[in-house]
Amino acid sequence: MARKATRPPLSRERVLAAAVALADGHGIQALTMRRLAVDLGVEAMSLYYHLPDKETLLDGVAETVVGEIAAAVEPLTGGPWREVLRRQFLAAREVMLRHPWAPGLLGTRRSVPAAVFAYYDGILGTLVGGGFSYHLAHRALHAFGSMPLGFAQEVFSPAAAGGSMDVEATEAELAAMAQRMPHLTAMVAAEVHAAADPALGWCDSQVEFEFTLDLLLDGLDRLRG
Amino acid sequence: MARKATRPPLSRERVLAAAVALADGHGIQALTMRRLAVDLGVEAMSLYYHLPDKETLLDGVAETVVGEIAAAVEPLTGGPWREVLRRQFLAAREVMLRHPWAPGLLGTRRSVPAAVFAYYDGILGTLVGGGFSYHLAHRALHAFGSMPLGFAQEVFSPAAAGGSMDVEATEAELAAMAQRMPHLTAMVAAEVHAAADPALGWCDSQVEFEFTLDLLLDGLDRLRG
DNA sequence: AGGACAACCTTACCTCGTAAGGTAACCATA
DNA sequence: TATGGTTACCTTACGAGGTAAGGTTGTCCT
Repeated sequence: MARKATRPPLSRERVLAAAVALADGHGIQALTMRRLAVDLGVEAMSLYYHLPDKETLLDGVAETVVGEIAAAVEPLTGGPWREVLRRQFLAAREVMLRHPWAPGLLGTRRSVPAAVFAYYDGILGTLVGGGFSYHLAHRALHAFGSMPLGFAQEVFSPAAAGGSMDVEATEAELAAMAQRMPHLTAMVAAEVHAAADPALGWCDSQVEFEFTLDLLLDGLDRLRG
Repeated sequence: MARKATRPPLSRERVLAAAVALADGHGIQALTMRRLAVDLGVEAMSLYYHLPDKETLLDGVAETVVGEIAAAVEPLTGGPWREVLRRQFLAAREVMLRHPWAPGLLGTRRSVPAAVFAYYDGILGTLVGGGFSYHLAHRALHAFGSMPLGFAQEVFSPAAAGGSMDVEATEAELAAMAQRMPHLTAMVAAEVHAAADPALGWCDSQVEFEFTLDLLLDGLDRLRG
């Protein structure tokens, strides 16, 4: 057929790359087997020659993203532990900003992508090299949460998954809201920076991320023997 | 027909309660319109008389869980700000432990459940009452992440969504792993508490949660004027 | 009695994942 | 050079799940 003339043969890597591109371009919900096949100029069932099922595909996509983070982070190793981790986590965040759907995806994976282990081993090494006991370093890993992967669990930012936060409300409702929630109202009035940077979601600007990160790093530094 | 004799009429509340019960009992993936209808002794399409679509149903389920947290947290208000928040977040965690699927659900919601706003208004009030500026209190809310709702983003705990973490590996693979990831291996050897408490996931024991919480509270306390 | 509305049901369509099996090109060997 | 096997891709079809469109029944009010 003309298929070999028009496109290179499929492979697990090509499928995964196309899946990432599709999610980047049209959101994770657009990532269906049929749609992905169309993007690759192939029938849906052909994908199953290279991947057992969709779960495995998603695992592979997660792996790909984590691999991208690992590659971005790997060269950033010089200096004191605090600076190293700070640099690395912020680099990871830059990767995540290119794949806004990735936090949600990683949250639904049953198994941890293999590349994560190697990455975390490096973090542990940095901590221990900086004077941490393994015990405290372990606690630190948990405390970091998903920050090593470049994002923070933000209650007010589920919109990152693809939708836009819809804060629909009438004037009257807003007034009523101000009565029932005086502190939130006062805070918003005091800040007014809402919707300034819809990065990974509502208010999740670089500043917020770095604040939380420094808060944790400072606290851990103090606990370090 | 005999339907009125056998069961009370449907309502939004009854549907939501059944949905929560179904998710609790059989996992969030079992929560389909048809299955939910069966549990209620009704046909699937009957649900649409009380709810516009499934997204709205899930929004309602999220609301229900947050409402449960709000109810559990509301009476815990006496004492210094630190103690109040600590008590409240730990109470929220107890609710979440009863609904292991809820963190994942909240992460996929497009809109923030309304009850969250009232709850966060209370937290803000506690912070401001404790001497925080609105600016720092705002930062604090972000730093807390999802802890007010009783869970922490844990990279190593996606299993909470319903599956069990499968760490399948042969002896040889484990040995090879120890070579490539010396620090992780050393840490596990130093801790050996793995799989002790599979609460909200791998290692996410009460201890880890409280450690991270205290780390944040200590840091914020120090930043407070 | 008649109609209006509420609550629930029947049927059917579409999307999506994927099982089962088919087919064409290639390649090594007899 | 025929032949059998292997690789890569395709066709068909099923079942699960969400939901649109419209039907049916009971109740209550005038």
